[in-house]
Amino acid sequence: MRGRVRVSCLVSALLAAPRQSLCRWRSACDRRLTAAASRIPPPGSASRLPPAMKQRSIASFFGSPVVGARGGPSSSGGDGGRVKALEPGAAPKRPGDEPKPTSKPQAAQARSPPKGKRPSQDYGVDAPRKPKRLRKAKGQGKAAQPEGVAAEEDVIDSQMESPRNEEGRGQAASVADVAGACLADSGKEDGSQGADHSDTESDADSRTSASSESEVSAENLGGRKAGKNGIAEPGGGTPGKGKATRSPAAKKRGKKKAAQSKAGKVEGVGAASEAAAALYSEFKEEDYEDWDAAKGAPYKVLTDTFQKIGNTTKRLEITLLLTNTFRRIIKRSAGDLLPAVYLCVNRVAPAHEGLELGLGDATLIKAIAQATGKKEALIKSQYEESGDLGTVAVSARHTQRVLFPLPPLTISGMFQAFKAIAMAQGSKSQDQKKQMIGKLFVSSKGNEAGYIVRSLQGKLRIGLAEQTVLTSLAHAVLLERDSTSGKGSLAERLEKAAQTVKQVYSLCPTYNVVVPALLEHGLDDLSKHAPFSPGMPVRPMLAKPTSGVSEVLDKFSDCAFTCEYKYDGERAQIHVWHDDAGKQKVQIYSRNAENNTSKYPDLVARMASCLKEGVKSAVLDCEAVAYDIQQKRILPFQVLSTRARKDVTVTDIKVQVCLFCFDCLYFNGRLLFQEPLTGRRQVLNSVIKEKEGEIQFAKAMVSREVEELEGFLNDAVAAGTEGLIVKTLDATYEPSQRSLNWLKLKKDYLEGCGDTFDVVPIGAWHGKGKRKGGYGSFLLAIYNPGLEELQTICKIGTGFSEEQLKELSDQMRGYVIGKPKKYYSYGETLIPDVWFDAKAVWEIKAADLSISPVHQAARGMADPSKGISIRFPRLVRVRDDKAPEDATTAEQVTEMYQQQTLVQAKKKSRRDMD
DNA sequence: TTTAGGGCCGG
DNA sequence: CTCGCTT
DNA sequence: AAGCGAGACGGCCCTAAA
Repeated sequence: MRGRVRVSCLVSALLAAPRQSLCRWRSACDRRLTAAASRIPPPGSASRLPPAMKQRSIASFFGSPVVGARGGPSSSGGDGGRVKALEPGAAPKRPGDEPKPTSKPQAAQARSPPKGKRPSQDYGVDAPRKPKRLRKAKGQGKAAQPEGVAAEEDVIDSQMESPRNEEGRGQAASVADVAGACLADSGKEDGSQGADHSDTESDADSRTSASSESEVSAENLGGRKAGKNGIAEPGGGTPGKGKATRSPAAKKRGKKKAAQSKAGKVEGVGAASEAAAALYSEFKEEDYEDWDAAKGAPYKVLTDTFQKIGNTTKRLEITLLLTNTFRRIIKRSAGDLLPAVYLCVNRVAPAHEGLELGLGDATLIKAIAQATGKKEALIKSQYEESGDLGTVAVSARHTQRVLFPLPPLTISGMFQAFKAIAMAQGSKSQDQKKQMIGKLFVSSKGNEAGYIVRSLQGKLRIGLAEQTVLTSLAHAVLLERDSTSGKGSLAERLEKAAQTVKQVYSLCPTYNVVVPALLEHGLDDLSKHAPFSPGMPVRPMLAKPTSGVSEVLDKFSDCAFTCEYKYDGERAQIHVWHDDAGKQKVQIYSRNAENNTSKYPDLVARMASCLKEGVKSAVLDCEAVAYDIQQKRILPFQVLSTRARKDVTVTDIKVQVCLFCFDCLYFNGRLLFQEPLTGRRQVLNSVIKEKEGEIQFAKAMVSREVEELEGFLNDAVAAGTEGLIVKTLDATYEPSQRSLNWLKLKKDYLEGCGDTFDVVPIGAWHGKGKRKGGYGSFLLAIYNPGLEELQTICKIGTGFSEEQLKELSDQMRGYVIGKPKKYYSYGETLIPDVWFDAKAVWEIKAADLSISPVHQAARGMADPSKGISIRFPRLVRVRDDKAPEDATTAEQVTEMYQQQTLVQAKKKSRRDMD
């Protein structure tokens, strides 16, 4: 109920005002030039640590025998841990059936130069080599045997903590030593990295022995690094900064392709495929001693691969590494392919099943602390410092000692474990999750713990994601299973295979179906074995931002296009069909394939009366927008967002919704993806019965006159929408995320338009992953001259280049103060890691303003108690010419907020008069 | 029973 | 969602 | 141009704690 009250308030407040942003005056207030203060960047002051938390006894968290580490601060709880249940790592078994992985790490780069290798602690012994099979014997071999193992672990760890990144790629040589052949050939960087890439894989093993030399100061699990800018690259400069090399072939496709969408034919083989083809020819089987079909693939097979993938940014190489790993899995234990794929894409189930891990940094930190017997505060501070919770976990684990070996983690075991964690719910579920995580840690070796954590965080952060996984999957299957089928060169077949798999997956987004189909039937006729079917979400087509009408005209210079209003609601992909019993079924999916059916019982009920005669089945692409029935007007997104989300009952609905349809992907048993937009629109017309306020067609027009376009854009904004979506009329529907054949034109993208603010950075948070070492985001404030306060308006984390971010971090470090000034007004729940003195002024841009539950800007002015914040803030530039007192004022912010709603209302009433 | 924190998801 | 970086 | 990974606000929902 509370929700409802709030809703109605909001509705009335926003009623009149769908967003709008006319060109308002820019905040350019005036300029009292203040000399740009010279900045001396002293080392930042220490950030505050969170209150220490209670430490718990470690023993109780280990599922297996562990001994408190030596040396470690674990003294309090931990020494003398006692043995408990064993249960080797794998998975807490639950009825979970399918494998899925999830993991997401976030890593961070070093915030300070690698401090050299850690004194390899030799404690941890974890190296069980016992096959999982045997594990039932709970107590087998309880002798702990540290030494040998310890040595091994150190080796592994060091590799794991990969070099890559900040160290710069220039040092390919040393990297190669450590990381393995993977980078070996990068010596020849430029050019021909082709040829003998092959061993990338094979040497992988070699590293096991060879890499003891890895003195590389490791940073962490190979992660996307800070990039070349951060640290100057010693060696030969920046390799490919420019777009030096681009294959002619690639060049050729280009705008043409975008314009006239490609249906599905391979036109010319990309250079990438050619290169890949060459590399694949030297695939070698890699040996993992503890891997045989019966035991299943060791998790290490994957983490080793992740490690190597994390050490490069080259896509070809990433694809190669993963493909080879998949090939080995197919050869030796094909049943592990599905779980392996899930682990690679870091999911525990298909999106539409809605199963999630339910873990975030906060819980993971607790879990790590518990599992290792360290204090939460310590883990937290290490995380702040390293920016990578995975690394923290690996090093924390060093201090544990296992009394006797546990079987190695396996791919399928990990998947099951993640799934079990995801399925835990209800009372005590948090504890259960933490326990399960603890068990995984205990059984992990080397860098495994790091990837476990990253996976649980939901960010693998190694530059590997769905598209690449699909490509590798296709390549692996082609090479292992269909190597002789098909025509054309290997490169052509590889390209086609990848395309096939991506296309099939986009229509049947479930690895549970696609992977088995690939293994059983191969690539030929894959779509028959993993077919689209109504009720199963399809990846929606997305639009790409543009900077103005001229860019649109340029991109679509040689083709006919159309514009549609870009409604500010949420994507709704509506499936309607009849089941075998003849009953009408409706399912509604979000842009990310989440099943929103239970959120929109009103829409489900409405569909029956919205379809024309003879419509048996259809898939509609729409935007669900909050709608005021009385006033007959659309409402801002903020209103829509207050709707209840789960198991909604029609009678409880407070925010009504109107559907704006703009595409039809399926009609009476026929897929329409290959049809041009023109054709799909015709079908759409024959499917939908428009009803004002319930279901309407998105407003559209066709023209290529600049003035008309601009006029239409203005109308769109005045009507309360975000702008326009521009589409070529002959474009097919390209489901996969990568095909951005639609363009979005929003007012705030336009230069000189949209709202800008001059704000004062008064605090910041440490960066994670790629941004480790500097700040990752800043807390910004505007000026309230009346109260003489600096009031927070938003945080910002985008708009700066890596280089600029580093500069800003260094500069701001010089302004760090121990505690906030008394004249800072901020939300108690939004405390930055560090506070700054008010010195700098930055110009930022935003889409629009909203009443905020946490920010204080203009508090009491637009809303009696709340402040104002902004949507989609990004940095425009630094204003060295301004002083904090010149910042945008609370009054100005308030006025902008009012304008936003007023303008809208005015336009609306004018329309009504017509 | 109520509330606060954490997580997920939407744009 | 926006943005920047890399291939 | 594609793909990836940094980061933003605000809302509901669930769980744990008060």
